[in-house]
Amino acid sequence: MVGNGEVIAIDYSSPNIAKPFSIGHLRSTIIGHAIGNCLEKCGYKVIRINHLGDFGTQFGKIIYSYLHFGNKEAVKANPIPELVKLYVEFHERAKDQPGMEEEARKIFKELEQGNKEYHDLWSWFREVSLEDYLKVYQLLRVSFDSYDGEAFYNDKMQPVIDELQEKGLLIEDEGAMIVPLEEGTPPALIQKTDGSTLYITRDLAAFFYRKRVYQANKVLYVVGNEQKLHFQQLAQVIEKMGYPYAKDIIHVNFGLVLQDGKKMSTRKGKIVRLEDVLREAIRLSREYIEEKNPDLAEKELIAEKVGVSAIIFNDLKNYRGNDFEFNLEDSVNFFGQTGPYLQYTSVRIKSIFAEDTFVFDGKIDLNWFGSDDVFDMVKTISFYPGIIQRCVQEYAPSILAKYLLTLATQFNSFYGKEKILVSDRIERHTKLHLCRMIEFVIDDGMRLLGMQIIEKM
RNA sequence: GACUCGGUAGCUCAGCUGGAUAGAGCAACGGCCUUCUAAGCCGUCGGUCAGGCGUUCGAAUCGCCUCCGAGUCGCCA
Repeated sequence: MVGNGEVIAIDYSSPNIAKPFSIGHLRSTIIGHAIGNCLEKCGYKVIRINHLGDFGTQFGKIIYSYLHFGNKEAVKANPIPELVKLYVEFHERAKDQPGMEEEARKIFKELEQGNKEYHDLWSWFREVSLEDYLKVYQLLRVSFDSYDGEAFYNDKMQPVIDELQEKGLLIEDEGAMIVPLEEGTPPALIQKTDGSTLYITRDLAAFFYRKRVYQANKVLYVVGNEQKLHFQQLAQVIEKMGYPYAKDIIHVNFGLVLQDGKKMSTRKGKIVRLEDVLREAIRLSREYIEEKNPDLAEKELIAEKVGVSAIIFNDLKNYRGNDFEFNLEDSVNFFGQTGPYLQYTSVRIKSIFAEDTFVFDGKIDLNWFGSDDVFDMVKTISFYPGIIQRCVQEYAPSILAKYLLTLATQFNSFYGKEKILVSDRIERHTKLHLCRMIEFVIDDGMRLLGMQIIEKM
């Protein structure tokens, strides 16, 4: 095992409380989850951290808005949409009432200092939002070891600031406290003019916490491309503090999900909700089942597994660092290079074993493996461990995704040409042995990607 | 303006530590189900690898320049 028990903390998913779970967070979630699975397979100990965006001035705004025009029942019934509504309402009204912004900042400051009323509200908003996210995580079959978000580090930043001060790294500039960095890198802003902290301050505290408490050898951040500079700064500040950790901070960056070449997200009035996308995928796979296999047992459950896995695979087959085009009609299409294609391949193999409960007894014809296409398949199978290692080295699940497509294609081609369950016992067992190996690799690979394995479809 | 990342078939993407005729899926067209699931298989069509210059025996891949797109560049995260 390459991992040798080394501890790797992965910071991924990390949705912003009181905001809808976006398609961008989906990318972080499934990329982080898949990388975590691959690392575990390689013998690493993985700590999965959902670094919730549960802090910041927006809470001042939401609390203000809730106290003035909010409604408890409405939030209870429909947490996230209602909280979003309050946030939007705040901004609409604040346009004409300049005092509101100031008021919201004040509320946030008091929240930070422990105001009971505000804290209770914040805690409630956090809880109901998290409940909503858990529904998505349940669909995706994703879970975390920790949900400590930004707020968790609220009381852990001062020691870091003190340390920066002691080491003489912190200087005042235009009223703010900054750490100057290497030539070409803008300085890191540690404290605002008003003394409040910033994103990087929290991330510094979080990094040291993860080093200390989790004994993490590396910390992976599955965060979008747009934060590249942030992580460069984070690594540089830590290096300037004298720690040899810069190389342990790994920004597993990813690109945007586009629609017609434009960013697919909360554009004017049109919020692309992840749950809607998943529901749509499930609905379409249900339609397929009705068309292709109407007598299938547990249709609803299969539809869910196929639909959700289709969305996951559609994302993971693309190299994470690049933007990719999300086309609902193409994910509607369950042909070709898709999750359902892999699941279908697995199901086909399983249906063979439904006819013959094969047990490997060593009596196979090894010469048969020498023939052209079979040899290619055996070669592909033998690449599997190396593929996983590359996945882990490059933090790129797409390598595994593409590989599985290759193997599945080879199998389907073979399956179309050759009958497996022939009467000759040696030949049959030789073929079944090959099928077993392929089934194992495809199922294991799908599992690592976070997809569902099904028996029938 | 500076820096970063992209530009490969009509569309979506691989390939990029240099190596032989640049691959796959979708779309289009044509075949294959009395036999293990046709969500499959087989075939046809489709590319001056954005453009130029350079390095090299050899460049989609490395370097430089230009064009186009995206992102980032002190008090958001």
